[in-house]
Amino acid sequence: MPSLKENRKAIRVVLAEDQGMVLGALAALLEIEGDIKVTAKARNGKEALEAVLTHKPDVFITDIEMPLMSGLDVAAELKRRRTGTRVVIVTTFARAGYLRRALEAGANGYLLKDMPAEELAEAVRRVHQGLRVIHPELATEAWGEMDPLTDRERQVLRLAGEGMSSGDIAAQLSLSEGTVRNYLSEAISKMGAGNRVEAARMARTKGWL
Amino acid sequence: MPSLKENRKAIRVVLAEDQGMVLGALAALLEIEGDIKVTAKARNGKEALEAVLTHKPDVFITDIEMPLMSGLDVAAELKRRRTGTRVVIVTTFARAGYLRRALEAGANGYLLKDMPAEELAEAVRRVHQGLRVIHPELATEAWGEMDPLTDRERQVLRLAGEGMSSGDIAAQLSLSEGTVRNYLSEAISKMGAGNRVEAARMARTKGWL
DNA sequence: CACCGAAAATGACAATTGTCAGGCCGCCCG
DNA sequence: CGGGCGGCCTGACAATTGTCATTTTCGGTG
Repeated sequence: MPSLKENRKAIRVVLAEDQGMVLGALAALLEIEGDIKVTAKARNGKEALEAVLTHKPDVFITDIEMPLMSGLDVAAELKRRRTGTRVVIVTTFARAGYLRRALEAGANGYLLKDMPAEELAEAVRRVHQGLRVIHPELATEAWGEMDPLTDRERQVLRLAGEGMSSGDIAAQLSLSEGTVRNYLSEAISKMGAGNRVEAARMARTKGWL
Repeated sequence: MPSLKENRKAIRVVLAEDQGMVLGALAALLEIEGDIKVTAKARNGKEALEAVLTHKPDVFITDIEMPLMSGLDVAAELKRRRTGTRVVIVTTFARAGYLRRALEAGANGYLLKDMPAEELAEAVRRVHQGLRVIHPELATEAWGEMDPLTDRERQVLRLAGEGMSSGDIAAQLSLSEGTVRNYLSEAISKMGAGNRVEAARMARTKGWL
């Protein structure tokens, strides 16, 4: 629709997303808008970081779950280096923990992939103007609960969720088997779950992993 | 690139995908090609089925995991009704079981989302011409193993993977708890796993669920 | 019809998992 | 300094889960 503001001062964007097809499709979607220019595409976190550092785009759009480095890690690194590039996270997951970490990492936008495609370009413009854009559903509820798990509990719960036995976990972390079971028990009770598997699932959907 | 064959006899496509942003982006990607026209978009299986029946497109492109009805179910239904529409599955998952079921459901294409975006349009053209397009990696290996699980085993394993206890599962399926454990034991041994969680994970990645 | 094999179902026993009541630091605060 | 608090760790006991030997049910087959 907006065809006036063609090339004059297009918003320069770097895109990161591990699924090639989605990456290309999002690029096509943005290129349709006359005022946005995709200057680089990356398929993993490392590539993304390099691309942003060399291209210095106005806005960096990234998925979270990618190989080598997560989108959140890249965002945090950019914040540390004070590049000035604004960051928009675009992900499948409506996890409270992810949003929190994204904001801590200095992200300016957090959108879900099930939002209508038309809104992406608009979100990019908003963020470029210095505004913050958070997906509506998340803005409200999400900010509720904090992660009650300790490092050990998280660690043990993750492995248990992969199907490892208490013994295997103990060996891998150099703990006694009883200790492992104790952590799991703690985690289970903190999550209000009935067993390790349920606890792991619940923690995962909260983004606590 | 190909701008000659504009509207004359464009390939008519219906697209189904539950993530709004990806849906819109893929549509944008296809519309760029002069010879492809997206006539309808759907965000779940039921919508998709209706859209195909009313629009009678040349090609139907669909994700697998969608609400209400899976892409595989829609494909099977279309085969049953002999609509003549060619079906292309586009999914994240490189699961042998999915490919097998897709082919049984009469799909003419099976692509993974991590394929380069440029190839989608080409795949659509190929399928429209009556050719079959299978993602390279899958074409080779995938055809190996068959699902060794019985219906009961699959059923029980799925629930166990969600974190339900044997007791809960027994109640839900009206079985004795011992029986449930027996099925799980069978499934565990068939999968070569060490416990129910691992077995469930392994079955899931094979697409046997 | 009698037989076979495969899946469904069960209970007893063994192994793994979950709970509990503590002990052991390191850290912060009065 | 001397608690007090919270995270980390452990073993003993109870509950749940996994294995196995066996029985029942049923569709197919000679």
